[in-house]
Amino acid sequence: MDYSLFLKIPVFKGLSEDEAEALFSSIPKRIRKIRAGAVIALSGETVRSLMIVMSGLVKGEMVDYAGRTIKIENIPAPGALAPAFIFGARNRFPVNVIAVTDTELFVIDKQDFLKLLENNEKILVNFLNLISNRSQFLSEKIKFLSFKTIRGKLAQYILQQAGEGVSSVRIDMTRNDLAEFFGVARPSISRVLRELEEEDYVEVRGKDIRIIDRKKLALLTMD
Amino acid sequence: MDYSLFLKIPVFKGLSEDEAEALFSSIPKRIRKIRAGAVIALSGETVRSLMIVMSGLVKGEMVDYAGRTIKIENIPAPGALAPAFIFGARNRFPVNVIAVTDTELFVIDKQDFLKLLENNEKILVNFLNLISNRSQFLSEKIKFLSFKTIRGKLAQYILQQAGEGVSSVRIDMTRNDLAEFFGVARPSISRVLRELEEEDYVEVRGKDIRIIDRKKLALLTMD
DNA sequence: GATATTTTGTAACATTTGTTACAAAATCAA
DNA sequence: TTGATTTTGTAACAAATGTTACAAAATATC
Repeated sequence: MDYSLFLKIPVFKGLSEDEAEALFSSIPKRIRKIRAGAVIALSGETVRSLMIVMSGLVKGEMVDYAGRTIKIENIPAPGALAPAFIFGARNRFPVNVIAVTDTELFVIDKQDFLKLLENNEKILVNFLNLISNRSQFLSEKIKFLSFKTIRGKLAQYILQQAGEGVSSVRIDMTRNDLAEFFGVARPSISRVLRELEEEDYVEVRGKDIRIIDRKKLALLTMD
Repeated sequence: MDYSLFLKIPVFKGLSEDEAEALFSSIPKRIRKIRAGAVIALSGETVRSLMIVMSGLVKGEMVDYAGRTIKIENIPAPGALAPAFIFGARNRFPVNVIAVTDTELFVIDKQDFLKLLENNEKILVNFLNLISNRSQFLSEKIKFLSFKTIRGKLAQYILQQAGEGVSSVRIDMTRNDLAEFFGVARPSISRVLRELEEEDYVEVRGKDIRIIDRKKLALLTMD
């Protein structure tokens, strides 16, 4: 078997071919091939294995009580599916997982994966990093969602996109995408952006936003 | 040394005294005693060790641009400090950590702790569960923050707490806690709960909420 | 370039939520 | 119990955001 592809996967990064050979040969694992559009896992289903997208694209989406779906996130190759839900008390898929394109999944059952973690420090550290990064990302996102006003969200978003010394940002999303990302109505984004411009926080030129008064803008993130 | 206290700590739960003795004797560790009010770690500081509150109470708080502090969470004994920030790419304290009361911290450096994880499956699984639970909690929180209306959040929360066949829920939080959890104002919670009662979704008796019309309530989570 | 499609801005109005303040109720402590 | 403290409900009002509808602008398609 050719392990070169596995070594590109974040969890197995840094392993030598020989190490991989030695480790994997004794561990049950399999490849699942999924057709575009097919359901990989349903929300609420227990997570019993580590699943990694080897090729293709997968999306997670929530379904509300009315049957409407809300896209939550995309997982392109080579990414792990819900790694933070393999362990823990409520280890169930938080969303429906669906293949967007034809997809190959690499699957190791939880117990077998645990063996890998115990037998190889690199894999252990990789995995700890992976799920820790996830936590850190979620913490960040919560910080973002916690801003109560649209001004606050926009200010935070613009400042974050711009970084330290940069005074101009290009927003690649449409206003509608931005509105969805913030969970607000589209006209509200337009209105608040106009207000921010009228009050000399920024200059808005379509998708380009130039920061006029950085300190003033930063004050908005206090709300 | 007496290890009985350690065995109460979530990360070390399930170990026998003998195991603990054998494991810990070879691993550098220390106890830090902190006075009430003293700073344990500053936001942005790199997390270099696993720290566990053995006794006392610790709080995390954010400081905004105006210098105002916002309490984020309390960590009573026996709890770990920012376990999800030991590993990962941005392994820095997300908040200031301050001792509320006189506190004893049990400290193991990251590298030494890694050794423990490798040498003992129970500790490994405990830790994986710990940080996975953290992720799961955050995911849950994000789900709530994503509901736009307070009605939606409350409906989701009540239905979730109740589970399948249960029609009555006891909310152990105060209204204020609930409001903070949802990121809304406290009187708004009261108002919306009253409206839900007036419109015969639920019956509210202080901290007890009885679901009157489950289907109707579920429809609210669609907003 | 002409035409269709998508994106965007905007206004008027409705709705939701926040803010502030205060009193009643519940809980806690002595 | 009694008094202090915390929690809760509520009202009046302010502020923010959503909704709807429509036209202008930008972009894509042919």
